[in-house]
Amino acid sequence: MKPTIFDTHHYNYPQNFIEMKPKLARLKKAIEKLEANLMTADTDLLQQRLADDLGLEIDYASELNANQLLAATTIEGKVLVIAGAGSGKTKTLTYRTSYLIENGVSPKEILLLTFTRKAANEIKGRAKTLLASSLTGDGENQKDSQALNAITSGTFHSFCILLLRQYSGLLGINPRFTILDTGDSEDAIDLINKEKKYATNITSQAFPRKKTLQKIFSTSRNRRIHIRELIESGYPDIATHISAIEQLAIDFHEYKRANHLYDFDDIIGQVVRHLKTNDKFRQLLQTHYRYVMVDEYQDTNIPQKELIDLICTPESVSLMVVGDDNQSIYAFRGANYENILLFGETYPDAKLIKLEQNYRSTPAVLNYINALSDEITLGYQKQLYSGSQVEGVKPVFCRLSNETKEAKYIADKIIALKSEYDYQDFAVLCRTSFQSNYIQLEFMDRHIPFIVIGGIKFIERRHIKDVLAFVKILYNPNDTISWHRILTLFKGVGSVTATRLTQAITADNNSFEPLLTARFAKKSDQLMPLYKMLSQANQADSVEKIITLILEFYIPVLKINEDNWRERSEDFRVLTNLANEHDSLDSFLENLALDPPNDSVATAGKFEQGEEETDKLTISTIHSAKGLEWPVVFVNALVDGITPHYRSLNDFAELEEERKLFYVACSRAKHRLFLTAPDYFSSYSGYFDKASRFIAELSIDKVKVETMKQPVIESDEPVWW
DNA sequence: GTGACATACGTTTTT
DNA sequence: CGTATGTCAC
Repeated sequence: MKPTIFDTHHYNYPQNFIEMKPKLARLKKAIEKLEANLMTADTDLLQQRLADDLGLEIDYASELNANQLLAATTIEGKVLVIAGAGSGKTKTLTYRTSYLIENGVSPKEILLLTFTRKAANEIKGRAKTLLASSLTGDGENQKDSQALNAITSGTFHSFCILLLRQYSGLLGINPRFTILDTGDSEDAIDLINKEKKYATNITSQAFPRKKTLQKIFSTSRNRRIHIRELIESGYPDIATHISAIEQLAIDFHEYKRANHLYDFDDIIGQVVRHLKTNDKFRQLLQTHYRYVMVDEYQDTNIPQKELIDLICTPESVSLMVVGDDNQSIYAFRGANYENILLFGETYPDAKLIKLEQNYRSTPAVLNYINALSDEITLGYQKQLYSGSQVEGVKPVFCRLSNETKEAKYIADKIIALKSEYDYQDFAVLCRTSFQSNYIQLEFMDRHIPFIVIGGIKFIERRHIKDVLAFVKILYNPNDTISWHRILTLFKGVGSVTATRLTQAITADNNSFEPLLTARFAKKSDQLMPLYKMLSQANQADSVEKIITLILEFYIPVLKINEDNWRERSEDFRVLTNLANEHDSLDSFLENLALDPPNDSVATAGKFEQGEEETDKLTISTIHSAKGLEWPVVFVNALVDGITPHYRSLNDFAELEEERKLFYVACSRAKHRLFLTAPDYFSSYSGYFDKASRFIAELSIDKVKVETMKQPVIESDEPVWW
């Protein structure tokens, strides 16, 4: 073993791995069990398999490598595919989909679950093109290509919404429900809390904020931990409020049920509940969906795994889950990385297939990310390899005296490499979004055009939420959260009046008449116009018309409440455009909740008057960069305390996730990988001045260390310092 | 219902 | 340390 780049003994590693030993042992056992069922690409068997299939028009054997082919053509049983970074995962799922169709599987029997709509559409779209282009003489595949529209593909959430609407009769629920996003849930919690006044009796400890409460409720459900336990272990300073919080959770749940409101957790949670309790429903789905595929399995949470298991239990259902245990980076959102590791325990007969050939990175980069992979404590064995003979350039690490210097260094490298690459070939990946502040400043100075991914979401802006609240009550007049939001916009109406008025509306069978009664109308002269607008909108025949009516009413209100109303109004264009694309309120609302426009992009690059720059560099958080790739990647802020984040330093599992996060960042690079760290980072959270342990841990030959004294990329000898 | 004051919370975010 | 949000007095 060669020496590491820096001493590692001054890093404190979390001690709690000792408590985790039994758990780790169980996971290890499950992994080993499944490893024993590893399928290897026995060429004869594959040839046989392809020869047996009659009338295949796509030449699978020449389009896919041996293991991809194995995965695409293994269509029965339960299979886990470990797909390393850049190993052609999407391609494999695409070919498998068309292979199923070509083998006579009815598209209706296929269920494809992903985490983003983009991924679902990509796989389905590519499979369609594939089938259409393989058309030979008889036109058989043209038909298949069209038939692909009948496969059920989408995100877990969109699939569950579909089920809740489609089977509302069987399940005894109202199909006209609205979806609460995280902010809406917080508002609902707040409203209930104020109404019921749980907090009044104890004053020694402050009652938690709505944001914290929402987080606790969501985590409790996704991780299946009781609220009491969760608070005792993670939120000790609100312990005196445990019973009040438990009651609040119950009331919140009841409130949603009574008003046909579903938050993101309910959407999946309710389907799981129905699957468990309603035999007919479960059997219906089990016979309907015979071929199930799940993408990004490492990111599933407990309810999502249950959903899959409830549908896939019988022998007759084929299940293929695809993922990479090295890339599970969403545990903070409830993802359970154990799901992928325990697959062999859940399905004792499961088979394992590994995709390890990498089509993205040069051998030099692969060598580095394989070394990172080896540092990950637990997981399936894997070693990525490249088909390329060209070694490429070793990743470079450079430490700069401060964050400004770090930004300058990155800008210098970009300018130096600009002759070989376009701006769009570069990405700067950051652990947290504000780690890009200095970078952005520097790029603006140097006139480097860039686009920032992440930040405040379009959908979360106050004025957008306001307008959507109008739409929501038109669709679901029971949406008391939206009523409350709208009514409190007006001067003279506070939460008390809003609550009473909302109650009056509900009591009056959701008619708008109470707005006109003297009792409320005297509070604000806006209520009458509101009544008129809503009545008109109820008659409107298009989503676009409804939005127009709402805006005519709302913009004057916005003028009163906000100084920058003109600026904010710009955002409404996005909303009207979107309205154009939908012919019903529910598809409009559902789309906004599940696939919000990603318009939060702060851009710089309009240096030429009037002309929009199209060649832009990307600045992104590492999380948002997952699944993407660039020829040249910079990962900055590699200081212990930022990457890994200081809040993860004391917990084994969290630190492992940070490690995987760094792995995700580095594995985005195709040709060049630059790793940078300032000498120190200081904020309210602390003072950090050690290089990231993820850099330090590796043996010295893995990375080229550059110093400002020897800023030559070409030097072969690593520099000690 | 509103405003002034006090203090909890702060990464990452496919839905 | 800054700021969003909870609390309490008018």
